[in-house]
Amino acid sequence: MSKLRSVPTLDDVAKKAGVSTATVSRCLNDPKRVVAATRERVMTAVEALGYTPNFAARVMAAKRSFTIGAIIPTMENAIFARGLQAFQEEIHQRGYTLLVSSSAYKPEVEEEQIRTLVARGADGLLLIGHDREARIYDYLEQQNVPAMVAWSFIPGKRTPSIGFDNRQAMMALAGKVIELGHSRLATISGVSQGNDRARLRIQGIKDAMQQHGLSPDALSIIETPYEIESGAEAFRLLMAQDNRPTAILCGNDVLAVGAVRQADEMGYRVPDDISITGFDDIELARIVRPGLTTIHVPHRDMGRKAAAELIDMIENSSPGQSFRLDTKIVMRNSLTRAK
Amino acid sequence: MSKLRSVPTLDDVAKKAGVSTATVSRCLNDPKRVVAATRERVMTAVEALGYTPNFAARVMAAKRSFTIGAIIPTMENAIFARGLQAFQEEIHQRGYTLLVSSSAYKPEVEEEQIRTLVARGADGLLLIGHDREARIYDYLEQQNVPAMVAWSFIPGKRTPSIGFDNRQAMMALAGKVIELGHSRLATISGVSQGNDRARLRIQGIKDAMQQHGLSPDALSIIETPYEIESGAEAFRLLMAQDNRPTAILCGNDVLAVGAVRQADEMGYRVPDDISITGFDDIELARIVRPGLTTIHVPHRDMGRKAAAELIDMIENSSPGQSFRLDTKIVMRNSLTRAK
DNA sequence: ATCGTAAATGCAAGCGCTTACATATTTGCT
DNA sequence: AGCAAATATGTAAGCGCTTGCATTTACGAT
Repeated sequence: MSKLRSVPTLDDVAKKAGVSTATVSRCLNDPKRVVAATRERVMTAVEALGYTPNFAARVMAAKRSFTIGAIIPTMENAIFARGLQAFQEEIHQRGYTLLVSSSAYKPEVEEEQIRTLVARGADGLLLIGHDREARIYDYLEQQNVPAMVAWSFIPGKRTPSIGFDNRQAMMALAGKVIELGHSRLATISGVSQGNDRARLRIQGIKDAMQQHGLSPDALSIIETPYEIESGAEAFRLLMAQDNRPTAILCGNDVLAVGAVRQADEMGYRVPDDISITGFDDIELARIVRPGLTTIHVPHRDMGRKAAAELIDMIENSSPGQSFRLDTKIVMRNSLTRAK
Repeated sequence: MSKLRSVPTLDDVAKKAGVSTATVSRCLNDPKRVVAATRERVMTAVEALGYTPNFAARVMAAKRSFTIGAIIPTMENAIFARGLQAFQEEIHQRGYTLLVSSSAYKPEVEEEQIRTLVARGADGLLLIGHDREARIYDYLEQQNVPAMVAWSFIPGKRTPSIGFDNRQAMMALAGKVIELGHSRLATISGVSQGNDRARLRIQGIKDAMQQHGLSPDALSIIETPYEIESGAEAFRLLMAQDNRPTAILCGNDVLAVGAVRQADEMGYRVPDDISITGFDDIELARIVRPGLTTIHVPHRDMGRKAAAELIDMIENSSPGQSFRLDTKIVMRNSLTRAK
């Protein structure tokens, strides 16, 4: 069986080209260190044998993998897609490869993924949000692999972050909602346990209420997974309450879309009967009718910048720097003045 | 600096526990081969040192990585998300880890990703669709890593596949459209070059036309990337033609949503002025108004089955078996009888 | 007690690559 | 032409782990 023909190794190439393995290795990794004639001979052998370097061996010998890992909470919706895409483009340009896993918003899965990625030799990690066990940061430090947090900006943390101020962004939007005359507010939030972004967004709403003389305690809060269906369900719950809100600020666009759909189904007109807002400004927010008033996040910038900064940490053992990006409110048609 | 404290190795653990590295290794990989007392001692040392095995070393020594790679065309929309999720769940349960990369629908990127994943020691690969250079299949064979194709079902290919019959599914839908009285048909397709699924879907429409006595040549075809914006643009083009279609069959839901949105923008009512259909039945198809008439694909079944079959190939050197899953037309409100 | 067998552990040879360091070859000057 | 310096290549020592085989220990049966 041809199955028995084993995969060619550096040694095979070296023999075939009549040079040492060191030369072949140099040819592959730093071609200019080898004279043209030799190089050509080696490359021909590589071609002929269909040789591909064994990554594990390379990582082990070089203690460098040119791989960056990213653990995102979910791939099921587009929240992280755009930012990750930009991140990937940037690191690819700098010669790195991206490995992605998703944690399904489960801390224990995330931890496992982090360990997996590190064990696989990732040179650095992209993490979403700051909230996780200290143990994990200890581990990362011990293993000496730098990490960068995105989608959140909280300076002074152990790990640098590049993102936006979730609290302030939401506070601005809530402020606008209140200024439009809404006083019975509700929020459909993601699960805030272990999710600083969700928590800060809720806090932002409360702060805005406080600031405008409303009691923060009056805010109706429903926490639920970030899924369209959950958003719909939460909307149903909210409208079954005695004191129905006139505006619902959702923790993200996915939830908001669910709410909008459910409102439609239940015969409420958005925004005339009820205002609904989102967060993130993913494509979905433009597609749904009415278009979602939401908070635009500079996903691509964030991804790109996170990549640049992380690579700096990797290559220069830099401690890494945090950056705060600006968000802005984008008005579409799901929010209007209270009647 | 504590940075200098290097990462603990098997050796460190062995010394600390007063056993040989072999015993530690066995403790970690096959605990029952080691007597309880020893095991405990070893585990304590592992804890104390915060030891984590070095993956590269393990792969190299064991020639097995318990890793499966998947290369999907895009993560930007949900087309592959659900199936991949199911795939991931299944392999995780069987003790494997999933590594995902996306090729952005570019064959050369896909090839690179395949090589990367294989070099990284993937035990098997999940690929989308059959269309790719023979060279790649040669490589996979040479490297002795099994692959499974999903989202397409074409028996008798070099690589087994699990999916649905794209041609037949689209043919059924087109048949239904024609039966509703439409005769001026158009399609907004993905780029068919290097994409068997796209090509077969177009073919399915033509076959249905043929079968119903329409000339297949009369089908207006626009090929464009699978993006909402492209779908919108294609719609614009189609409606600028002399002989406007009364029904547009889109290559997938993303394209269809773009078309629906654009129709709305241009003042066409869907489906009264024009019928539009999708393919895939992703969440978006339910969200958009009017709801998209589309073809439901059993994403989760497909993912799960692909995983099971691929693992069988890996573990039993089985040649792998192909399976054909059924699709079904789901009627929503974007398709109606021609006037 | 003694011996045979089975269970537990240790020894040491790699896995395929990179990279100091040593050696050989070429180049540029005088 | 001759020599030092620069350049090109080779040698070989690991990187951290697994695993076949050898050795030791434990346990019953005689």
